Order: sequence, then structure tokens, then C-alpha cells
Amino acid sequence: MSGPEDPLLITNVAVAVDLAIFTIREQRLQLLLIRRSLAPFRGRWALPGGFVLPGEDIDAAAERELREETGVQRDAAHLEQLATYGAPRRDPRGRVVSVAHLALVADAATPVAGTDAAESRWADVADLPHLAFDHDRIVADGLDRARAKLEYTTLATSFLPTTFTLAELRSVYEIVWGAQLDPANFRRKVLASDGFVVPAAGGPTVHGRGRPAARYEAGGATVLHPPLLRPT
Amino acid sequence: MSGPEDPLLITNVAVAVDLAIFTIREQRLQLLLIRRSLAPFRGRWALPGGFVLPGEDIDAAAERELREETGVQRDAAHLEQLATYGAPRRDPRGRVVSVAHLALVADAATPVAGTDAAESRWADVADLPHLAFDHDRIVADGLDRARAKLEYTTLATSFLPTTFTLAELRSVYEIVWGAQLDPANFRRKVLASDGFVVPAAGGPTVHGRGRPAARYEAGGATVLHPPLLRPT
DNA sequence: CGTTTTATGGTCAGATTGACTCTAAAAGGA
DNA sequence: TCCTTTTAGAGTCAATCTGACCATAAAACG
Repeated sequence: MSGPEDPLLITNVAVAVDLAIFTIREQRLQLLLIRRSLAPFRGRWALPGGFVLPGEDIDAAAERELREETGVQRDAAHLEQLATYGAPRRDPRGRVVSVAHLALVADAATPVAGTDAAESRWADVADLPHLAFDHDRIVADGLDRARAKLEYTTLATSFLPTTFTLAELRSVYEIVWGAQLDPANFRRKVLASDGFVVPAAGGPTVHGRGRPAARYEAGGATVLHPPLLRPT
Repeated sequence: MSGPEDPLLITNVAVAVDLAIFTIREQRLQLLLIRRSLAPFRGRWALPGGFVLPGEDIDAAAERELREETGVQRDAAHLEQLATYGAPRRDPRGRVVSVAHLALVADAATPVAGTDAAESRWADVADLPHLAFDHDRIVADGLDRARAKLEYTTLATSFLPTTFTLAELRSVYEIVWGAQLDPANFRRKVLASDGFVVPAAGGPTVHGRGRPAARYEAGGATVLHPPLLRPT
């Protein structure tokens, strides 16, 4: 593009980042919500987010927000840009362009505490309230992205702690996709995918019931060849 | 996110859209470039783009730019948001956040004429000059996206006119992926993909050499089940 | 100590894939 | 006209992959 040659064309635009932060808790896919304490949409639930600071990179702003809201460091979670939402009237106070991000975090590492005072909670994705602004759409887009990316990337491991069993990994897929997978076939495909998972050092788990499962950790791979397709 | 509660936080940010417009001409994947007539990067090639007007939706701005640069209407091409680039120093004049878009257009419908005066050309993707701003990265990201989306969507048809032969469709894949595909196997997979292509009304083509091929047109499908994976 | 539960290894028929072969239908040249 | 060249399109076949199962292993529970 070109620069602001004509200052008259420059709208006073504010740039924000909003985060759709997903995790899996209690066997359910959940999303972090913040209750707005200010107008507009005061009292309404919304995605965590905030303005990009002067001189701050957009990616850095997203990382900062993720850290502020969950205490999660960049390397302990997956964070990627989702899409940018800039309809003229999406914020009644003025032109605000929001660069939405998708974050996947592990359960253990995401206390709701540590937030900047505002009330927050993990909400079941299957039972979300109507959100402020255009955040309903952002969440829908984020869900689509997450579900699709499980097929051809190793992203599912982002929902899990450092080491995990194949049953836990399968559970991630089942919860995100809302479909049952055959344990034996899932194992075969995952183990055949080069670099998806590698055996972890420690011994088996004590899961409580059933035969203890071997522990694995994420391998170096980030894309899956071939993909692990959703059941039709 | 929340609104501009503190006016001091609002940087004077300009929002632009930049377009990576790909087409296939002369059996090569090409990208539309504009030569900058103003500083910065004056004389350097860059992606077409411009500022989002006050009150204009970002998507609308992208459609407008596409129309201005190529004369292509929205429905005759594929246009999607790619990513947003907002590093603080990406534009030396000030903070400019660019919402990059990816466009795929058919050859016939894209004259370089009709442009707003600036010099423009189609450049081979394999032989691009060093572009202004961070446009090299935008192009690389757009290429990755396009190559990946050919696998699991019917996007390849966007490069072709309304009706086309399977050889032409295969050629799109081969040019974008830079790999040869077996004609017979390609045909089998495409015809087996429900709604990818449907036979066109008109008779066969006279291609010049060889047996004339049947004409097809894009079917209603937009995603491919199963995907048409790149050769390994 | 038997029952239940889950992990993990195998089996098998059917579907899919990649590599090829064969025929059809045109153009171009001798 | 007839032969050669070229590409479209149908078909074959072995290797691989997939989904649906079955079987055994290793724990907890009563």
C-alpha cells in the first residue's frame, strides 16, 4: 500500500487485539470470557483484549494480553492471528479495528486469577452467552479454525501438559470435534505420523481405572502428513 | 476488547489494505505489482493497496481496491483476508496497520489497464523483485495460503474462466504447486470429489493438438472431502 | 480372586492411491 | 488418403490405508 499522503484520509482509528483463548477443562472445550465493567456493553461478557500500545507490535500486544489474562507464557501455549474485524460500526464509540487472535492453552497453566481486576470465567463453548461487540463471530471463526487445524497440524498437543497419554490426546480431538474416535485406529495413525509424538522419559501413569497408559510428549513436527481427518 | 477509554492511548493509526493478487498467465503463476510513485520506497515495486476510507468496511475496501486495480468484480474472483501486518516501523511515515488480502483471479478478466495511473505489471512469482515495505513477507504468506488451500478447497477454479477442461484445472495445480500430476489419477480424484466440477453445457474444445477435452464448470462445493494432497 | 475397565497389539475386508497400459479422437505432414 | 503425433479418457493392478473389529495385558475394585 501507500502511506498517508493525504492527512484528511486518516481516520482516527484505534487498533485493538482480542483473544479467543480456548482450553479443555473438565472434559469440555471452554473459552475465557471477561465481564465488561465499562460502557458500551457494560456487564456483558466479552473476549479478553485491549488496545495496541504506541510503538508496540500487534503480535507483542497479543502476547501481552495472553500473559495478563492467563499468566501463560508464549512458549507454553499456541497463539496465532485469526482475522481482523473492522466494520465501521462494530464499536459504538468510534472506529476500532480489532486484530483477533486464537490461543490454545493447557488446563493446568491457566488460572483465572491474576487478571487485571475484571471479573472473568471459563465458559463452555457449547453454552456461551451472547457476547459484546462482534465477538460471537470471532468465537465462531476461532472454533472453525481450531477444528480445522487439528486435522493437519499437531496443535492438539497445545491443550495438554508437557507429557500426556494417547488417550488424553484422543480426548482432545473428541472434545474439539464433538465426535468419537476409535482408540486403536487413533493410536495407529498418531504413531505413524512422524514427529507427532515421542515417548516421554517417565514411566506409565496411574490413571485410576484400567491398564496404565504410556506417556508421550510432543514431537518436533508441526504439520501432519498425512492429515488426521475428521470422521464424516 | 474495550473501547478507547483513555484517549492518550490512541495512536494515530492508519489502516490500509494490501492485495496479493495472483493469476495464471502464460503457464506461470503471476502477481500484480504496482510501482510506487511516491516516497517512501519511491520507484520500488509494491503490492496494490490503499487506505481504508472513513466509514468503509475493511472487506469493502479490499473489494474496491481489487476492482480498481483489475476491474474484476467480487463474484468473478476469490478474495479473502490473509493476515494483518502491524509492526511499528513497517512504514517510515508513521504507524500504518495493513490488512493484507489474498486474491485469485482468472487470466482473461484481468487487464492491467484501468489502473489509477500508476505503472503496474504482472510479475512471475518465481522471479519477483524485492518489494517495498514488508510486502515480500505478505507475498510469501499469500503463496503458502494459496498452495495449502488448493489441497482442501475448490479454489483452483478461481484461476480459470467459467468453463474449463480437466487438463486446464490440472495445470493450475501443477503451476501453483510446482509439481507434475498424473493426468489419469487427477481426473479420477476430481470427478470423485462431489461438487468440485460439473459437466458444462457446451461441447468439447478444440485444443489444437490431441483429442478434444470435455468442458466443465465449477460445482457448488467449496471444500474438498477428501482433500487433494500435494505429492510428497 | 473374579470382574470391570482401559491400553495396546492384531486382523481383515473394503476403499484409496500411484504407476501404468490401452483405446479414442483429433491435428499435421508425407 | 494414410501414417504419425498428441492429448483425452477408461481401465488395471499391486501397495497402502482405513474403519470395524477382536484379543490380550495390566491395572483397580469389590
